[in-house]
Amino acid sequence: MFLGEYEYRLDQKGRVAIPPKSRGDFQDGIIVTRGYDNCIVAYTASTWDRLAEEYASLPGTDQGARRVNRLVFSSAFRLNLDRLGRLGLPVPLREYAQIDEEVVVAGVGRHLEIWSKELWIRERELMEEQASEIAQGLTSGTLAQ
Amino acid sequence: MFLGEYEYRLDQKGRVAIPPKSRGDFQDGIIVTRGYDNCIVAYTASTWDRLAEEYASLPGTDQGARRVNRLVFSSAFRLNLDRLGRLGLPVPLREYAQIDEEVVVAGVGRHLEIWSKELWIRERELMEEQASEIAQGLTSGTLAQ
DNA sequence: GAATAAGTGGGGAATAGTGGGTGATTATCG
DNA sequence: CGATAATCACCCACTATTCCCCACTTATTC
Repeated sequence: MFLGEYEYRLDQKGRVAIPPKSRGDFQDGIIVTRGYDNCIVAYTASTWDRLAEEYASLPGTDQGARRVNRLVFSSAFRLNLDRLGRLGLPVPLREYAQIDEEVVVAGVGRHLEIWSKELWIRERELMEEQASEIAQGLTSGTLAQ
Repeated sequence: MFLGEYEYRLDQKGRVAIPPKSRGDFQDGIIVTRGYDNCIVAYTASTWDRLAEEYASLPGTDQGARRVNRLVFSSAFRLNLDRLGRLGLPVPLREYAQIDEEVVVAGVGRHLEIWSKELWIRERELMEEQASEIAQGLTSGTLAQ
């Protein structure tokens, strides 16, 4: 389970560190792709394999499904961390996420998200604004403390 | 069941003591995250696992649910107490809770709450002011949380 | 008043963050 | 087709931070 929020800098070679606690999960590779809301999503190999299977099983006749397939697979890169736990961000993803130097890596349960710090701060404001209303809308009684 | 109210000081390294009676509950780890009203909430490992499961089951397609997941998981840190029962507070949480030096740790049933003393005093005043009216508004016998 | 437990402070070793160098492979261009 | 440029992967080095362990002091209890 990925948790927490960590700040890093992108170095001149476009590399970003992955939080030490999570590095072991990516020993078999790390798959980065476009996420929602202009962030980069990183999956472990096993999680990605499950996802890929689900996407691949979508009906090929459906145009929406075809488009999702194209987006998901063509945006994805299978990479490895270097010996120091860093990840070279592919340029297309870096541009999509508007990342220049300051980066936030956030754990979101099954996956990691990589944000430009600027967009992350904006997103967090939105999260906080919406959190209480959203929480109230959730049905399960144990969620609201 | 966590009860009581304890005052501690944050030391120069950002560590805060956990009440001795509660330390045993966190042997498998302690999960600290953002709570409502600018406090930090601490769960035991087993309580957190139950909560996380509920959150993770929210639909990933819904933007609101995505934001809730992001907020919940990225705000949470899984840590361990040191041999003396202390907890190093992650910087993002310390900033959120506006904690500088004086800290109050309060037992709130299933979880602990960590407050800056200043905010805690203000919050307690509000609690006392509102206690009677709130109590009158509660209908069922489930007053105790 | 002594002994035990708990709060606070600090030191040292290990880890993590950041920067850079070199060689190999690929792409580009003459 | 060859040569040059660019990118990438792997290596290492330095510095800052964190974590773990220990010591001391204060409070409490018997």
